[in-house]
Amino acid sequence: MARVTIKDIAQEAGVSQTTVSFVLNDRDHGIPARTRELVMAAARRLNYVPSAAARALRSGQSNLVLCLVPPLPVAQATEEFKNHLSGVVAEAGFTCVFARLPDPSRPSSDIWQHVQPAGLITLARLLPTDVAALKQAGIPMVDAAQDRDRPQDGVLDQTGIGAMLVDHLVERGHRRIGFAKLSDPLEGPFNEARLDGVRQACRAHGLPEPVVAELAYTRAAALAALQRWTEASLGVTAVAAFNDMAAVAILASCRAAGVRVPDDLALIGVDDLPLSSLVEPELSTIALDLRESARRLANRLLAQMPGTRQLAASSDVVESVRLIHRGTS
Amino acid sequence: MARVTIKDIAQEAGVSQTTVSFVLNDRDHGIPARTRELVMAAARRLNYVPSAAARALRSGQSNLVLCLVPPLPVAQATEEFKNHLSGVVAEAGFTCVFARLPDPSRPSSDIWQHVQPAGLITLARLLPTDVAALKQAGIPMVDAAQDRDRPQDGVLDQTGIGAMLVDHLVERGHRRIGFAKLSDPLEGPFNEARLDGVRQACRAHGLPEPVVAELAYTRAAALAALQRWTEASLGVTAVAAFNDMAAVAILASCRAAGVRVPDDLALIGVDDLPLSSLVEPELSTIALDLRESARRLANRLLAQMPGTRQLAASSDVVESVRLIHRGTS
DNA sequence: CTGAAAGCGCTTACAG
DNA sequence: CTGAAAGCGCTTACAG
Repeated sequence: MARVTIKDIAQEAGVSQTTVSFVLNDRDHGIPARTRELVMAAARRLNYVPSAAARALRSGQSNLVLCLVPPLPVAQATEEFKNHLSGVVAEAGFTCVFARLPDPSRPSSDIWQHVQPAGLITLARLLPTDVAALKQAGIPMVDAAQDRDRPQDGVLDQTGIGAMLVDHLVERGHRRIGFAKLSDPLEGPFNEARLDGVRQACRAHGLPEPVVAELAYTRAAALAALQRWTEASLGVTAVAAFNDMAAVAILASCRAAGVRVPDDLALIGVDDLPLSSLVEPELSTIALDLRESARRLANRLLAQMPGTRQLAASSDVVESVRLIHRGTS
Repeated sequence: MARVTIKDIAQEAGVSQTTVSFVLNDRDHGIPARTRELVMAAARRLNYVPSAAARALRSGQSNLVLCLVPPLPVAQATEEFKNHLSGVVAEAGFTCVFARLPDPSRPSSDIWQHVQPAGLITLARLLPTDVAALKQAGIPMVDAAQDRDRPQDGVLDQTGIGAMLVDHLVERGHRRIGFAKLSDPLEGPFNEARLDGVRQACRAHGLPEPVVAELAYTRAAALAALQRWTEASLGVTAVAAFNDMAAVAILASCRAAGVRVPDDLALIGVDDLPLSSLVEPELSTIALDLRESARRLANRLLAQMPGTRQLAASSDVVESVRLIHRGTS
């Protein structure tokens, strides 16, 4: 079962390959409607599937945008971001594919060499050698993990999220803030960025340094963190958690330790997981809308790709970061 | 900055293209070490990046395995499965890339035509036209969503999971079982398969039909479901939940309604989320290990791809489905 | 308006 | 052991 090529279509339709190519690619070289239809019909009849490889080889560019994904903890926000990314990339006329990076400390060149994308989006910081190789290969790249350094360009202003948590708690009357940082090294960059924001906001409000405790999603870890915050000498009355899951872990340990929420300790997370309105009391949190972030990131990539144009912002402008005040604060 | 090709390397190393190709592909061992080194050195010096497009065009097959992902709810299990899949596909010498299917009711041909993979794994059922087109294009495919019909081949025996939930509850002395089904249509196939298993097990144990209630991850939905089970006339004493999140929602509504767990109502979920040991009481659940499932699925694909060999089972054989008895049952 | 032909970068049967 | 050459399927400048 040999492959159907434009040659076959040309024969079937009684025209030249050139004409077939023009028709299939909608290149209007003044081809009469009759010929067009002939060609289209033949292509359909033969079940023609174009060869992406041949097209890529000839034209020097593929239709693919590759997104490199490091082994991040599973999170709603990440998945939604990837969905949005997929959508905006498609809007720009490309096909978005994702590849897992099993180990960010090892070269990723194997992957993108096999994919040969027209552009690359990475959610993990790449090795300098990879960045150089990418440049050499002429593949434009944007790094979504860079937002700590360049919050304005980044996917999301993580620092701003940290500050927003503190602003809310201060507004609720708290003056001594704790921060629940995840010990999972995978969360590394986001952790630090949000903590930075927390620190900055504390300073801006004239509060003492936040009391940072490390957390894992286990009872013991949550209890240890709670003990640190509730040491009388520190006087922490409110905790900003890295995310909702961390906040839920703390909430559970509060129940176990007889600490009342929000009276003894206020609590706020980030993500607005479905879970957050299931717990008792319902969790205050920050909801993230990553559609615009995805668009911004895609636009940064498109800007480096010749022959493409920027994506317009969506008409329904949504706040990408929204505070949701519920029962724990 | 023109692309570096094997021609350049040939020139640089003072040999022919043929020799360069042989060396780079580790073909033909007749080439003396000295020549090999010369070529390798030249390739490195020039920063050679092979053209996947050219290679694919010439050899007629790419190095890519494409995995099509429908818009499933975000779940730990799915993500882990994808990680494992990526790993086993790499083991087989291919690069695994994922693409999101925004809408499973629309053709997916655009995507795989652009990627032109050597094989395709789909987590969503494809349209018949797509299946036909794939066949026509000679791209082997396996459908991970088929496991309801062919549990033995599938990713995971979902029916078996349902039965396992009931077996456990019966062992704990329960005779009237409820099932919490997710209303999210995206969970559709899994829901039904697990429910089938629950039904079969109830029958096998000589119990009445399970009392099925639909659930969303909201308070109201969980409460409504709970009310259904606790109607005195039904006498449900234990609920098997589709997954841990559903179980947590029910647990929360039990607390709100003053229903004691496990005394008034026993509860078990599926997934072993980190969350499951944070709630009070800790959730009984079923932990899934999808490594073997991923391997089996990959092997099904490899079996259809000429020139590949099957992946050996990992040495450390793990139970892929493991019951974890904790506080709620 | 349409076609013959070159060439993208690679692999490989064939010849030397 | 090594090289010249054909050809994978497509696009596109060029000629008619």
